Amino acid sequence: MKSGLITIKDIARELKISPSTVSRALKNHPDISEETKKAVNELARISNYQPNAVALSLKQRRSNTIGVIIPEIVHYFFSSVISGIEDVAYDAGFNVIICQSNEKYDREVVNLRTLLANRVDGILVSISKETQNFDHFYKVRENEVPLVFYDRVVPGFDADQVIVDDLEAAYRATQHLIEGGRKKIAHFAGPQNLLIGQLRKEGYLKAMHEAGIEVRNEWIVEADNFEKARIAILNILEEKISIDGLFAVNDLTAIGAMHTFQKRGIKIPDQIAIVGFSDGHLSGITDPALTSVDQHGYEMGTVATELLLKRILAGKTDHLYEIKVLNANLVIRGSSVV
Amino acid sequence: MKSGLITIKDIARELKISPSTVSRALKNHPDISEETKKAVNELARISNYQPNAVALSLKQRRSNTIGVIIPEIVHYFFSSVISGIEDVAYDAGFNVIICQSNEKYDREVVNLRTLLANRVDGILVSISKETQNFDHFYKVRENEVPLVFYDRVVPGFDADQVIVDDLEAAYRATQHLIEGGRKKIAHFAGPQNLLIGQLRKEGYLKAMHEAGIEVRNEWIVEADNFEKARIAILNILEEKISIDGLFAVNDLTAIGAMHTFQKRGIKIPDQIAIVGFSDGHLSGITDPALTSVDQHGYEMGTVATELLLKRILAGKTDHLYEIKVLNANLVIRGSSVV
DNA sequence: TCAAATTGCTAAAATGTTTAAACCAATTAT
DNA sequence: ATAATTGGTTTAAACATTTTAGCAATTTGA
Repeated sequence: MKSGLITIKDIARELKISPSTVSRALKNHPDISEETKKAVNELARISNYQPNAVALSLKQRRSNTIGVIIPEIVHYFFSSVISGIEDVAYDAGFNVIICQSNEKYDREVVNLRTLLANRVDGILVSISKETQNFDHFYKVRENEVPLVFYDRVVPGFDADQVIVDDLEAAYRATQHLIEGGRKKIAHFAGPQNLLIGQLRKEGYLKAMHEAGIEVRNEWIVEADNFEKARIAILNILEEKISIDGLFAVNDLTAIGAMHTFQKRGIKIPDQIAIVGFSDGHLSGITDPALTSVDQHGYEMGTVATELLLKRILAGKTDHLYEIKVLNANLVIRGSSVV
Repeated sequence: MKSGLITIKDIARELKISPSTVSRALKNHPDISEETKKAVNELARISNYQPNAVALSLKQRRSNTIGVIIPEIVHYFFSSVISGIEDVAYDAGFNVIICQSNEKYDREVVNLRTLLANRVDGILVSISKETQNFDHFYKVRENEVPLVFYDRVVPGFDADQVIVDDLEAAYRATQHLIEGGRKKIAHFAGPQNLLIGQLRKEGYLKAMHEAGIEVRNEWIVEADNFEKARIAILNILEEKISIDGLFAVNDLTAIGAMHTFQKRGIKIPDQIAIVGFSDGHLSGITDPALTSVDQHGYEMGTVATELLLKRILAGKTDHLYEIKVLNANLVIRGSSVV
């Protein structure tokens, strides 16, 4: 910023008029003569004038910037959320400042402080895996800065939220396996301290109960990545636990399972039908292609941002918060239907 | 920003002293009495004072913010670059504004304008696939805003750059295929207006020439995604073009080719050996696992940011630009060795 | 004892921009 | 003739902060 970028003052000096005249001329204010306007616009154009957004922010007490706190960018789901946020914010003339919490509570607190210091007009947050204390979010609310949670929300915190109906999606995924004639369906579950881990398991259980299938303990394993899935499957084969279907908490886990089965000569989907829960576009590149739940990350980003912008532009915050539930739809591919 | 965040003035009014005294007290300036300092710090603490970064930016003519233009966040490689950028910037007390060009020239131009308007202290850019005209970058230089290119650079533009040694990596990848006894090696190339597209092709050609293999025109196809690879392979099979190896410009392309071959009953790597160029961790989940070049995205982000920060903190820009070349190493997996 | 130095603060200017208000001719209305 | 209007500008204040200069009042030095 020590840079040579031209200012209104420079133009004023050059044209020997006052800065305010320049400002009005650029804004096409009716008080300014056509002649002056022409001269100002001409000079602004050739000298490549860019209004100083920083000064504007200060003046207007409005930065036209929204802050985003994201656990980890390097996940297809989160980066597609960012894409959605970016697109909507951009169209509305807003900038986006992105901060990664890296799943750390401390970093989340610092991120939030930074965003407040930069006087962002609103904040989008998905909380870190570590976060158990929510005082920092209450502080944001005290300062009346609009706040919208997406995907991972603070339970019981009054604020706008955009979430995926994990329970329903898991329910439908399991139901799909049952409808395909599968009865001995395993579930590879996520960590049970995260709401999504709980809900997906709950959806699985609900579908099984409704179908009158008794769920055996050994069908439920806590495994949420490629390697854990491999080990879990080896164990299942070793122990001769009989299953004909698998619903995994995410795609990578499902793919790990699929590979291990295939290595042992077990046919997918003939012998075992598999459904994942989408991390992104991995599902298209396996063979057979993986049936999975599409979480609509991009849409989550757009919806959350629209909600936030509505809040920002409405000015004062009332206390009627909206909770938007996106329904995550099952995309049926080769891994679950013969 | 219409928000109730407290300012220095508020504290001054409360304590019936002047704003400048508050400023000095907070900065622990020796002119201020211990008593006053204590009172100010106490009030600042309990009322949760956050210095207004916007006002600071204006005053200091320095925003402590760097701008990043990235083609598409939803790629493992680019999102890991961002992670690297974020971490280094964050440790140095800098904010990061991220803009996606979405591979569009127009958007890139607007992004750059936005960053300049926001008076970022420096800019990191990887150019879009579409970009052929570079005037917007020259404008940045005219304004003396530090600029560092990463991964996709503007050929012949004097600026700091961080790149992978694409030529060398492509050369080694091809060499690896040749060492495996392959002779009829195809190359699925990226767009030739991008330097990386050119260099990867050049590396391929170099290895082939060195091995004394005459490259046939039909072996080189411009295909850089899953779908294009599928079509290209179908065409190769249709035309009965005989190949026993393939070096693809990126992983998704390699995977598209692999699938199409496998669908036709062609064995990988027995009949055709395949090597990709890493987009990330896709390579582990195919069957067989894909041999690929690891591009070290995170490291590229950190190195580029360090370069930029050095430039920013050094103040005036000299014209000795640095080019950092990261060596990308080949990770050999099942798709290329029997 | 009187000048010089020190202490602890405040006023004012500056960063780039917007905007309400003021200003000053010249003209028109009453 | 006086008042009001109009056109085209400028002044000044404001946004939050830092910083230079300065100002009393007190203390020190010779």
